[in-house]
Order: sequence, then C-alpha cells, then structure tokens
Amino acid sequence: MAPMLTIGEVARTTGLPAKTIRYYEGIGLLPAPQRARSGYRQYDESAVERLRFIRRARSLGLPLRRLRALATTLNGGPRPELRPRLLLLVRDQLSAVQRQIAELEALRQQLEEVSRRMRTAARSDGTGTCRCLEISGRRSSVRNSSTRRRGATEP
Amino acid sequence: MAPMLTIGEVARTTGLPAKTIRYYEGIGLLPAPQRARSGYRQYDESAVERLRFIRRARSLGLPLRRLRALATTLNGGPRPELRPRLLLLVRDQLSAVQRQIAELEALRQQLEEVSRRMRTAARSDGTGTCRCLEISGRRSSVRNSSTRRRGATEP
DNA sequence: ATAGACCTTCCAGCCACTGGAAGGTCAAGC
DNA sequence: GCTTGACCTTCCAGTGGCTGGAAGGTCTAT
Repeated sequence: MAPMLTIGEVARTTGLPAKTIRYYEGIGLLPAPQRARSGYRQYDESAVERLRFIRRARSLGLPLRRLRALATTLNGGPRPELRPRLLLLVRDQLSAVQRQIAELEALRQQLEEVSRRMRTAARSDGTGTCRCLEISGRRSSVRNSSTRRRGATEP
Repeated sequence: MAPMLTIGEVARTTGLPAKTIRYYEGIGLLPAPQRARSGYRQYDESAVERLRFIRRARSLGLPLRRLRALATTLNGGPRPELRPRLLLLVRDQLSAVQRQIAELEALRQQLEEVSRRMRTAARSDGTGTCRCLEISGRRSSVRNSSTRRRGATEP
C-alpha cells in the first residue's frame, strides 16, 4: 500500500510550512486527511500533489478563495475539463498583475519626484512646515493602489 | 474663532472615510479631538492638514507604523528638522517599490508563459491531469512576492 | 527513563481598514 | 411637539494568508 506521510514530511516535500498546510485544511482548500491512532495527520501522495498545485498557483498570485472554488472539483490535480476555468483564472491574474505594475510605476515616479524635491529643498524656508509631500498629479485618488509584501518586517 | 468640523465634514474635505479617521485616532496616529456636549468629535484645521499629510504619505505607500513613529513629533505638518527622517522614509519606500516592480515583472512573465502553454496545450493528452501550472524557473521560492490590493473585491 | 524532535489544538496578532449592529443627536418640515 | 432622515457614537467582528506561541500529547533513539 501507499506510504503515509506526516505533516512534517509533507511540509518538507512540498516546501509549505506545516502550519500553512493545517491552515489550508481549516479553510477547506485541502480535504482533511486520515488520522493515525495518535491523532497525527496521515497524508498520501495525492495530498502532496494537490499541495504542490496550490503552491504553484499561489506563487502566481492566485487568491486562495478563487482557488478554493476550483478546488472543490479538484482531486489530485487539475483535471483536463477544468482547463478553461483555470486559463480564465490565470488570464485574469495576468491582467491584475499588469494593472498593479502600472500603478506601482506611477507610484515610483511620484516617489522619485518627492525625493528629488526634498533633496533640492533641503534648506529650511522658515515657514515651520514643509510641503514636500504634496503631490503634483491632478487626480489624487491613488488611494487604492497601496500594496504590501507578505510578512515584510521593517522597524 | 476657528470653525469646528464634524467628522463627516473632515471626511469630505480630506477624502478619507470617517471610519478611517476614527481608526487613525484609535491607533494613535491622530490626536483625539475635542468633543461637543453631544459627544461628537470637533476638528479644527490642523487636524485636516495632518490628515491630508497622512493621506499623501499613505498614497506613497508609507506604512502607518512608520508614519506613527514620525507623527509623535508631528503637529500640523512635518517640521523642517524632520526632513532627513522623512527623506529616508521616502527613499526606503522608493527602493521597496522598485523591488516590488521587479518581482511583479517576473510574475508577469511566468503568467504569460503559463497562459501561452495552456493555450497551446489545449487538447487533452488523456493523462487525467495537466502539468500546465508547472513553472519552468529554477528557484521556485517566489512565495514571498505575493501582493494584494487594498479592498479589492473580486468574486 | 529521558531527551528531543515531532505532533496536536487553540488563541492571538499582523496590516489597514471595512461592515454592521444598536443606539444617541441634530436640523428641517409638518 | 413629532417625525423623518442624515449624521454621529461605541463596540464587535471580519478581511487574506498566514505566523507565533502556549500547553500538552507522541514517537524514536539512547
């Protein structure tokens, strides 16, 4: 019979932390596996494949909730008849990424402008406040373009 | 004397939702304003200016916790002696954004590759699973590059 | 027997909000 | 005065995708 793997072994072979695997189970992205008498989770190869698929999809930025919708019909890997949906997902993600890049480009230009202005206006003008963070752009609703990095640790 | 503004008026003039303004007060980014006898918050012009500054900084992607460190010494706008710190912040942010753009560019190329592969391999190969989400790149630890958009609402 | 690695569950925190409930206040119109 | 509706208050909970940690059980080797 197929060998059973503990969560730690699955973690090592898939590259996902054990915590994340349990989390995926919790949100219904991964079916609950068998348990040993000890209570330990016992995974088979299909779980590993599925996790690898999820990891790949995540690395492409696909949101888990989208993936979950797909995953309910997914066992052990994407079946051929799901390709159109998957392709759609990937293409949506592609255009989202393109949009994001454009927004970040605009942001970069703003930051460069601000940085330049702050450098050149380094001498105090005595007013007590500086307008150095003012943005020259007309429409100032960049509010929706803020992006963040997972687990970024800065002081 | 200076006219007092309700939170809704401040929200309208700054473009920040009233909820967000209360939130900023809660996390110590904005000092607690006076209250009317009714309990309503009463803001003056300095609060409006400060919120505009915060909004600008946020639109440049500066994280609130960094801003807060700065804000403790900030009243009514960035004072001249804080410019070096502010400049440092802006420059850090600029390099973070540049890193992010580079990561997103790599992601875009992966997605395009996957999309292309899925389109050309549209005919079923009968194996029951498809390897279309496999990534050709060597190091597959793109895990840290996932980005998200604030309040993005997709199904 | 004991050390140490591994596993379990549960709770809390991250970030920057956002939604909603339950209720108080204010100004205008009747 | 009464009602309507917009506005305000507080508080609690949820978002996404984990991650950290506590408190405790299990397995394996010595």
